[in-house]
Amino acid sequence: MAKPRVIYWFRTDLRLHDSPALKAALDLEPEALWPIFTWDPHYVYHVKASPNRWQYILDCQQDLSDSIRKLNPNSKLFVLREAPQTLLPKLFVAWKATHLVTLWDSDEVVAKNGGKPTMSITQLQTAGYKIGEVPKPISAPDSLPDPGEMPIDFEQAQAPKTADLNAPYRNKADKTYNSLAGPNGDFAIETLEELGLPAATTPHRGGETIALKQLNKIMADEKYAATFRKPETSPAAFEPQSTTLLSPHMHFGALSPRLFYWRAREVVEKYGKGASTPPESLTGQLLFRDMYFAAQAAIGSPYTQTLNNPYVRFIPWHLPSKHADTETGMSAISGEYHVDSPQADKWFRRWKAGTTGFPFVDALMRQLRIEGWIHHLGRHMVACFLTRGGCYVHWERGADVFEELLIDHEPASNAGNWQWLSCTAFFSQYFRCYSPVAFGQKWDKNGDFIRKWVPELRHLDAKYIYEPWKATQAALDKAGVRVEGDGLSNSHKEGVYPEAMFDFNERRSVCISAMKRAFKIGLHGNDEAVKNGTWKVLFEEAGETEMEGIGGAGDTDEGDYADDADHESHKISRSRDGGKHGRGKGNAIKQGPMDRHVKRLKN
DNA sequence: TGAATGGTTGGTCGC
DNA sequence: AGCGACCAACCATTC
Repeated sequence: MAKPRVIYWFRTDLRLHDSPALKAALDLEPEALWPIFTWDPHYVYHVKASPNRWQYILDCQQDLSDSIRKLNPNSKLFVLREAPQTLLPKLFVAWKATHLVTLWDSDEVVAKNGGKPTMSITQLQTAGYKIGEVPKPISAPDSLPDPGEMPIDFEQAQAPKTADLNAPYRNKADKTYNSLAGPNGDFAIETLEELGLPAATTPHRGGETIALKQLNKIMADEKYAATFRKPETSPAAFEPQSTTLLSPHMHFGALSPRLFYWRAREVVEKYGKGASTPPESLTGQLLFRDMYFAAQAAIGSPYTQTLNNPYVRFIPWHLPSKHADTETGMSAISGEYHVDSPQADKWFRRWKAGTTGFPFVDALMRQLRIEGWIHHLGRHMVACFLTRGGCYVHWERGADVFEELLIDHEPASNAGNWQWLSCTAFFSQYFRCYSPVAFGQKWDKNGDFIRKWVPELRHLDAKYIYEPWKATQAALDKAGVRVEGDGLSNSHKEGVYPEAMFDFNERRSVCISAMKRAFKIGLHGNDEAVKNGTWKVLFEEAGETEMEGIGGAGDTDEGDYADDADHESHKISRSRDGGKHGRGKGNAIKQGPMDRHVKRLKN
């Protein structure tokens, strides 16, 4: 019998160690093994992502390729520029491949939770206890067989030319798909240049080498690692930040969560008394990740949206998503939204631009844009502010922005955390509201974090730095800053910081009252009244005025975008169902290459 | 069954 | 400075 010829298809799991599928492939003692990555046009054009995020995945690919080369100089990561569903069948014939392996599938948590989504950390922990110990990571292989002949004498499927959602970022045309094996025919990893994108601005870089180095550094500080308590880490810390920054590595698969988990466990056991425990500890953070994954696995595609999601509370937020098909509602979010309130839209655009006039919020949003990363509690602050604690804008708008800008964007965690913060699922104490003034001051009295990210305020007295609208003229003159404008038309003027876009305490009480009424009405995303629009009657009867369709200059879809530098935000992509993981209609192969937990396929 | 309890990460005031 | 009571009062789980 002929020896197997294996295609090892990397999707997001861009690491060599801790891959049961790769181990299984090597156990077959293949004659040839091709480590391939499919660069999918669907992903490149239809998932909106900043250059920071593109850079990260290119880093991960390069690092993986280098690691493969070290094991076998004849091999590397072979990148093919075509969608997997059209490419793989052709590759099987052309390369005479006999096996395709990808990653593993895990729905055990859901099964142990009675088939229901894990909606709290205790549920996750109970389910995890029933399953047993987290498996130890598998070490990287110490050798890899040669790849076989790699003919590509077949047609490359045409890349779709419509709706390039990343067009606003590109300063040149995208050339990624000009040829299947890249410009030199050597299956090279893409470059930002080829993608037509400008350079990344983030200092955070990807790849397993960096990830492992960072992991070692964290675990070497035994006290830090063993006593880590997430709620006590500062969102205002920078250089260095207060948390591990390992999330983007895990997102792209450059770091194994199991390796992270077991390294943390070892440090905790060695440390003994005084070590922190889940959910606040380092391992606890990984449990939250699994909680969101399992919730998504159980709920399916409505998980990342409100419509049709029985676990998400319906709140008539401003700027609701447009749904392509409200009848079926499945994967229906088009990425566009209704501008029911021009005022709320302006608040949203100022939030996204980091020009709300609330310095702590603006500092965080600017860090997000430049670095692609902000501290978890900083995310809480800006998320609460956009939704239930300020703007009363739909959490799906915020989730869209995070998806675009975060280098560690993970669909399940992103949607879950937005639901948490907006009190629509996982968490419900809406009267606990973050203050853009007090919350930052709790961590950073002097406002050093603001001084870094909002340089126009860097000389302002600490007394006023969180609320410059209260500063005396003398204090402003001394700091060389003027507080004026709406944050959109003059956002880049030297020495000018915008006026606060509303009275926070006023908005806070309006929002809390509105949340109270919405909770009393008690609709969820799958209720008929939500699908057919009759929810509105219920809210009107309750005397609600802070809701979709009411507020600002009136009930209209035609906002005023005359000074809108960012109106492409109306067409943000969503790839929200990235977590179906091959469940349901056998659709694993249709998903973008950045998805996690791909089902293992047998040929 | 109704009350008690727990829920990773709020703000403010007063001592 | 750090702690506890209070604010107005959520949900799901447990006993």
